[in-house]
Amino acid sequence: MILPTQHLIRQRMADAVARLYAIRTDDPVLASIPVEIPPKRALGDLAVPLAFELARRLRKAPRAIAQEIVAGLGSIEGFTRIEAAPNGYVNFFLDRPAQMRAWLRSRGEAPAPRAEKEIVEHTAINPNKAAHIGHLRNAALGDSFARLLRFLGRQVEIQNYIDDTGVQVADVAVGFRELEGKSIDEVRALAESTRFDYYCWDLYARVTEWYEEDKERLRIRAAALHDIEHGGNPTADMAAFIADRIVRSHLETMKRLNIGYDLLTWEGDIIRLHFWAHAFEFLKKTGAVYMQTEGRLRGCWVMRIDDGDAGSGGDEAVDVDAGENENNDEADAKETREKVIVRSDGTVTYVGKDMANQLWKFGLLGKDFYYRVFAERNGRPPLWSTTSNADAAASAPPNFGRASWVCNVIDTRQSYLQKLVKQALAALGYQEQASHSVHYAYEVVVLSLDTARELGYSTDSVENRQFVEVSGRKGLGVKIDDMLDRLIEKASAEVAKRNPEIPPAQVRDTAHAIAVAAIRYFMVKFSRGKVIVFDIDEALSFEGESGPYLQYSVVRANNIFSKLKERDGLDESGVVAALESASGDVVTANTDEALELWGLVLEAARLDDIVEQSVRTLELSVLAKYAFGLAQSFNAFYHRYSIINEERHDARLWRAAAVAYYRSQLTKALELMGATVPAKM
RNA sequence: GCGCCCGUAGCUCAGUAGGAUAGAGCACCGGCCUUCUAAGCCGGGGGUCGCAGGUUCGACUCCUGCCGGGCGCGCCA
Repeated sequence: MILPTQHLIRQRMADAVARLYAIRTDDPVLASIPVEIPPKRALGDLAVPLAFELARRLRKAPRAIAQEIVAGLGSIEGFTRIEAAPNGYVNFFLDRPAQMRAWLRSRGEAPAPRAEKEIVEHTAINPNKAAHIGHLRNAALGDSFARLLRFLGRQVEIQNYIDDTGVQVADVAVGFRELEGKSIDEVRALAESTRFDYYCWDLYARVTEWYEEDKERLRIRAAALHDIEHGGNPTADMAAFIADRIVRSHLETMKRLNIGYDLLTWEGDIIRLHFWAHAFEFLKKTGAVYMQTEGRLRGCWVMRIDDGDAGSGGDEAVDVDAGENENNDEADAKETREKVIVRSDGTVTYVGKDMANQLWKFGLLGKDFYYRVFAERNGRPPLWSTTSNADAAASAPPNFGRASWVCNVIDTRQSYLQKLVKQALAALGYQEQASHSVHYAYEVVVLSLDTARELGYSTDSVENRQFVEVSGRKGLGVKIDDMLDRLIEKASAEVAKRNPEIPPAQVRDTAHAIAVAAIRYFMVKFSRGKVIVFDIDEALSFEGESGPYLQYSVVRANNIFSKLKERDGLDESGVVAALESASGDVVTANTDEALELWGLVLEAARLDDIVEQSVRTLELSVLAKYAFGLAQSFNAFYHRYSIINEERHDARLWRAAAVAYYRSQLTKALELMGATVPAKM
């Protein structure tokens, strides 16, 4: 909301300075004039430090320049005052009553949606066990990021990639067959009678141990993998059943967190529809991937890797040295510059499949999936799934893929591979798509020592380490549903205690809303480059910088309007309407009240800019921290200034208006983080 | 060896495209519930911003080099 005002300031500043000092308006100094928000409201609402920039060039003191600029600017519509600060800043004071009225009126206006589509892929959990807290960071970031894009008017398609043909599913299938001797019908029966994702969680850990006892057993895994990829055999059927069931469990878990998808893309379909063969033809044709004829990688199709240092000219240097090799160090260094895409046995690697998928996302593959409805969602379009079965395909599915921009939410350990995928696009000549391929990288979640111990893990062997890695393979991790249950249990007790009159069903719903806010806020409040050392007790907190703190402040704001209606018969639209003709003295006066009220409103107005910044930097913690700071401002205001007991009519009106604006902005911020606001808490 | 990330208060973290006096939560100490919900508010102590140079009117922020920690670099996915 402040953005248009900032543009206006930039323009006027550029004009004024150009005129005053004979500087061209396209001069770098004037082309991007920074417009800041001063640390204190008394200093002004917006500020420009341009005088510092010009001081050297003009050989004048910043203060003098600022004064000249202010004189040259004259007045600007929407501003009541422009002044030169002693240190050289040019500070702008908005017409507070006019701005407040305008902001309150314009709530709910959505930006015009764009025609181009963007894809956000997130979650992508191996469908062989329950989802844990590490997966949650991915889903929470991905879901919120997509919400932010939509908030900005972008058209977003949310995809969840399902690796149903990988080692992890194979391992659980092997577990059922070899360790438990179960037929697919027995596994089906088991799935009906137990918590299947939890059961598989344990089985997966057991299989891992079983492999470790005798490495020969890895041959069984390899055979299972082969069977699954080719299909039409009991192991493949078993794997398909496991994957389907677990995916549905994951969807249930994510639904509890207000996380959903538009399309599930199955790796099995990519294989069965020969997406790779198609992509491979392109890659061969352009020379991006070529057959290595000598050395260790002989017989493999490889892609050359740019390791940053530009030099793409040294073809022969690589070819010559990569051959046989006594001086191992150098040979090794050279060899890492080629990445195997197709193994010498003709099978494609993981990266290869990823490249095919990325090409499909941009509509560059020249092939498409078939589609089927995977699950109905009440009130919204169904969740779709890819399929390779033409007979099962829907006749007129939505238009999936063909995006102009693709964002893959994957943890930072995959940065190297994501870089290769991007590079493959560029190598094929799709420069634009390569630059529109974004890897949303974030650091992993690990367990604090206390939490690891609580899960029954011995921390004796961890030495100096301050945390323990989450490991699905070892069965070490906090399951999302367990965490949610604990949060709900804790919140229920609180809600029931504070609101004895609330019926049990509402207590449950309220506790659920609180639990979701708590865990989702916790997942996005850290910047993405930071490893989260997950501590259960810390995540269970509802105090201080937490989701429930944010919700609580909005609940109180909402209560004010309930009371206002009850006592004065005044609802929010009544307040906004009355504001149009009310005197603005309460906000324009030079008082603490005016400063704090206006400060709250101005901060609330920044939501749009914060969202824009969060998207630009892929940093959702910016939004989280902003929301928290805004809630803090409101709480302070709330404690200091009563609304319903304020006797001055106009003051009551303006305060109520500030509260109205606050609650609508913070409610939006919470929605962006996937959280809702309960009626009471 | 090469690449990426992290290092700010006792602990966990912010610090917005170089700007105004380095902030918050937790923990600790002290206040505030006959008044819109105390999941709250107010006050207090607590800092060589890893170290050393450099660029700049100005550096937690940018550059270089170190130190400490994490991750990645496979015919695994």
